[in-house]
Amino acid sequence: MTGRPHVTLEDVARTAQVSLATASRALNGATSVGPTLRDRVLAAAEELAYTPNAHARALAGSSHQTVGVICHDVSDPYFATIARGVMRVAGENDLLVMLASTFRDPQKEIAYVSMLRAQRASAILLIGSGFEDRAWERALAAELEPYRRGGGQVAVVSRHRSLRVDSVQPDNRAGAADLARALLDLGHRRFAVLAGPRRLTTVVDRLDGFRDALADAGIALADDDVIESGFTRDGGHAAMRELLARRRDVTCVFAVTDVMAIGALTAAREAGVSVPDDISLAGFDDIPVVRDLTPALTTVALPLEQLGEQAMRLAIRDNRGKRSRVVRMPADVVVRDSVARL
Amino acid sequence: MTGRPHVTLEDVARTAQVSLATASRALNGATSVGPTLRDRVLAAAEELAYTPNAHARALAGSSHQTVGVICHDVSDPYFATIARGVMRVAGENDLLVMLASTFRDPQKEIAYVSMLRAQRASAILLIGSGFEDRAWERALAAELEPYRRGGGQVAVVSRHRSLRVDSVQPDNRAGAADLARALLDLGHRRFAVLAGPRRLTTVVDRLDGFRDALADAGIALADDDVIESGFTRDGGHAAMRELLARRRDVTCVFAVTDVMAIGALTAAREAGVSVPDDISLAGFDDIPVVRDLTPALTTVALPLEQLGEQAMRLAIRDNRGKRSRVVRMPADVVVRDSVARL
DNA sequence: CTGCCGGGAGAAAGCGCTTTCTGGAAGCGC
DNA sequence: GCGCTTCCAGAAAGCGCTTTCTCCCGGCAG
Repeated sequence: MTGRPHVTLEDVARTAQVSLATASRALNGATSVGPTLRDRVLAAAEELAYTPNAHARALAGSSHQTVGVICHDVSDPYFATIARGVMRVAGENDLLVMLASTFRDPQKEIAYVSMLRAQRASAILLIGSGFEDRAWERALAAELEPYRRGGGQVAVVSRHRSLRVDSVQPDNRAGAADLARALLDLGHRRFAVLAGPRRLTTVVDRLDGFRDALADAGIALADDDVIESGFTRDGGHAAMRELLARRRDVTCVFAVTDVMAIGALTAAREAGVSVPDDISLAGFDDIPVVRDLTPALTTVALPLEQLGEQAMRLAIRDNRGKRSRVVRMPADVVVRDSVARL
Repeated sequence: MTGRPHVTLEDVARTAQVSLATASRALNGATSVGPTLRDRVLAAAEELAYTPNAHARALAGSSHQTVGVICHDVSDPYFATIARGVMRVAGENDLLVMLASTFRDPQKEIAYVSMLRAQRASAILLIGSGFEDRAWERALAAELEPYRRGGGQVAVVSRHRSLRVDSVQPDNRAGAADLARALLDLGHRRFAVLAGPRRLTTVVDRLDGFRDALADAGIALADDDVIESGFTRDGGHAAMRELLARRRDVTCVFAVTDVMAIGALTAAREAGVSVPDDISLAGFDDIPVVRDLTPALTTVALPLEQLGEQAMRLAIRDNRGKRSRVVRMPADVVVRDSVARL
């Protein structure tokens, strides 16, 4: 902001012919100010189009009305949907949200935490964070720890290995396991998994849940049944192409996110492979658009918007001293048309 | 933030055994500080995990590193994709983005502008704003005008009737007209339009462009060829149902946004109507997912990410005094499988 | 050897608020 | 009617920084 004339509380006070203190009190309503003076102040503020300087306010008082939210990519439907819940709760509580996209760069995540700390955000939300990387975890903790000591609240969506903070955890393991069982029930026996990078806890959890459930049924998932690729539509697309190229007797493909499944679906179509007639496909997340695909995608539904809402509520509610809370969110299998009964 | 111990510059100065002024200078690098003292300050800051208080900084100096972005709904792929561009440019310039969702409530839009003004955001971006409503325009201008006078920058994505600010304007009219001509070339003569609320300038522009191009070809678009509905997937779904229920002679449907088209596509499928065999469908925006639909959607492509980037650049670049700039963005027809040749 | 100039470091004045603290004018009981 | 509590409004002290302004010191020309 360039230093131009800005209406200040002093201007208001002068116009209303009262002291600064009175003007402040009148505008904040709380403490007692006579009705005459109050009206005069309000009128003056209105007339001058006065807007309190949030920085001065934050400095003087101790109230902040901003929270910081860090995610990988706002344009990913998974985050966008969670963000919707976050924004709703923020709106209800008159909070301003500072949103940052790391574009999946752990370094940036830490840089943003630092910036948010400088802004004295009253809370920081990490959405879908969680890298399986010791050095990164330490660096993050080094930022977060002084922040919390200073009274900042922290909440996380998804599991973190070492961070001891409030979190909202979708039940990735159980959801993936349930999905595996559902697919087994439909008669499938030969599976492949399109996975994202294994440094993400989310990927690891879903993979493990899926694999374990198969193992329980006496079916092993070999290492080369898992194709690792980017956590994006294109990643899913590439992985599916690879799978189809060296295609064996796989009857069902599990993409660890719906976004990847979408790419996979198109890859199949491009290769002239019909889903579900030639091969079945399932995803995870239940982002809004998957029911509009053809075929509608079988997936594991996460209450994404609620994930965001819950995280925001955790972040708002004061939690100093108490031990960290964990809110588990259900992950329910939704069978649609993309999986065939064998 | 609750008033807890917070490391301040004074703590750093004391630890480094220098004055506040020196500490400040050392940390900001600009002015001259002897190497010995500078290193001592840096070391102290590091040791104490010092983070400058952005509020104090903003108050004392005049620099802000935050911009405000207001959109209807972060979870809408249209905004989410634009937001991606915004976030990228923000990241490159070390800016923090305060993102607000109005959930399509004009009142909230104004309330958020006010909050952003209080935060002394260095710029405010309005994405996809633009209601055809005089009273609302006035109220918005009443917030924006003092903000700009105070040195704030404003930029808008999409057309505003009266607001004289920098803007990035997709060529909605021309794009819709081109689409109409492309559809005519493919042999279509009986059209219907699934429109969003007409108080949005975007809807009006696209509708007008489409209608005018048809008129040029001697084809009239009657009032009841246009079905007005919500600007969402469900809006498109409902509109398509209505259309299918009462009209059977239409060969091609134009949904004014891809999101609506997605809903329409599913509505058709549910009604047992094949796209494009029984009816053709076209959208507008080219949000990422539409190429993955079956059939892939014919649409008018907007460079969404670039829209966001451009808007952010406009907002960053100083524009006091100069007249408002307008960046036009192309809207190109992309023919895919959802439209049949007759 | 004296006088100046310049660079590096400290003192201090705010930035625009909130919030004690203080003081004056009513209002009350006795 | 006097001292007491209340209530209201003003004065003033910061919040944590940046940024003059000032001062001190060494180095250089005269």
